[in-house]
Amino acid sequence: MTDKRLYHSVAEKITQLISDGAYPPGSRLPGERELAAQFGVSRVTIREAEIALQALGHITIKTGSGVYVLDPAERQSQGLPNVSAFELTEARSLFESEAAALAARQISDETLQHLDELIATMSSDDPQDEEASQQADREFHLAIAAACGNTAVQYIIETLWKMRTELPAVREVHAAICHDEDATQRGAEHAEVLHALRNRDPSAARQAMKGHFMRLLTSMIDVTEEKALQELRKKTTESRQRFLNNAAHDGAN
Amino acid sequence: MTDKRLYHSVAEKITQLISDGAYPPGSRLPGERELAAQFGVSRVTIREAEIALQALGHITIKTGSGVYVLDPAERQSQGLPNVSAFELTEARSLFESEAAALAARQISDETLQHLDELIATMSSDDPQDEEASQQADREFHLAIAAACGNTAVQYIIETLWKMRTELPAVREVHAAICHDEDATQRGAEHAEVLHALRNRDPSAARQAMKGHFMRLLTSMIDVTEEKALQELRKKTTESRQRFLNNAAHDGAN
DNA sequence: AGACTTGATTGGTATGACCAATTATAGGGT
DNA sequence: ACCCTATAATTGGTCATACCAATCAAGTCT
Repeated sequence: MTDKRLYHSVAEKITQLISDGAYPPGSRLPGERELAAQFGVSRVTIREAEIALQALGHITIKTGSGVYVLDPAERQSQGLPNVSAFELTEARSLFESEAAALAARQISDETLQHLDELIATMSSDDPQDEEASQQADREFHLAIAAACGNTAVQYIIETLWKMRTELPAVREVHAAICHDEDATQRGAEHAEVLHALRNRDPSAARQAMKGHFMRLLTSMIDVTEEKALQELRKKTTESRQRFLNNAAHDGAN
Repeated sequence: MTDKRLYHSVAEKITQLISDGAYPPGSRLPGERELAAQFGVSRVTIREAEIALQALGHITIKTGSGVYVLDPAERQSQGLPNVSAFELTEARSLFESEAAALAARQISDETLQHLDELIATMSSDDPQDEEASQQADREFHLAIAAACGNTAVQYIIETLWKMRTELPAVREVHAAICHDEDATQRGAEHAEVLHALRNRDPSAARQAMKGHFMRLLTSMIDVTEEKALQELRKKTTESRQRFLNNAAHDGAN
């Protein structure tokens, strides 16, 4: 919002419209003149925004025809890898559990307080604020990462969350299990993590966090099966098997 | 060369000039009007070219001042956080140890074979091929990550290694400890990891990997002290203290 | 010398115009 | 009716010009 360059904010609005589904992949967005009128800027500015977006690989401009939205699957290769929801959750289980253990040793009382508030926000099953709940969830995990006092750890966990919110395939799965899951239960799991952190108990924090992701993984499997997403299924069946194997053998950790 | 869009070819010419050294990193390139005259195009076209280059992270545009060439080193690490060598190694210790544990359960014989060869390459104290040794080291860690069969895990560990090779501060520290460290010892540590993997022993693999990074951290501290890098020291002392604390309390894990 | 004013320079944006590639449309021939 | 073609409308591509705002270098005043 606070960008100096006009074309930059215009570019943001356009990407917003795209991610909002107003202009699905492959579709053509309005002509430059039309957009200029719509945004109340000059055509030059629209042009600059589109050029920037093209350089970033979000759209493609065809002379005389129009500008088209590129498939997110292709533009995602620009940064994040193509991971499945299972893989991501498994990775988060591994890494965030360790982060929780590390955080347990040096977390401040203020942060604990903050985490408490976040759980409250999440648990208030205000069905309207699905958005806010998700945001609180995110903040919860990131706050723990930050509590590690290690920038690298923090960055990695931020990256993992970025995958969760930006990869279409992952988002889809999460959306499916979201309305299926019990907010109370989720709150309880987060509370368990918080409790361990409060006691400065690294091992308990690790276990609690692992349990959290374990349940996520489980409900993920359920939903996947219910929906009979055959495409995913073939690939994920092995992941699932492997995860269950690992989890079973990993009681000690 | 024969790009349809004019601004595109202009952008190429500019990057050409930059890589030719006509405009070294940090320098300011000519004003838009001047460039427009020089290339025989309109100012708008110059502007579009510069915006594209900015989106690609090659230059930065400062309103009212001019457009400046970015340092290639900075634009590489662009996106990567500014982490210290300590933080990075601590993060790698956390995450790669878990990855090793995961990999231990499903690593293939071929991969084990490959790891064996890599250790040989590393251990052959051919002082000339410092480069090759480092490359083998990298491949060793990445191969283990790949053996997890989890793209997300693999990506994260690749990212961590990217920090190690691209962040100047980190590279500096590693360069300092490299000539100081015993190749034999390093080979032994890697061999220990490999041994655990071969036995499909997750717990042992985790411990071995952790030990590897522990020693790295230790020698890092030594070198840091020897060189009396005061700047770093102030910041890293706490990291070090904390690490030693954690390591001491974390015998079980 | 130091703070302030001033003016030239530079990027930022807007208009309006014209060109070229593309696409839609209307006509004409079979 | 059908297909092909000539034509008109649409869309991106580029240009010239003008004016604003931020920046920076002199120059001026105290």
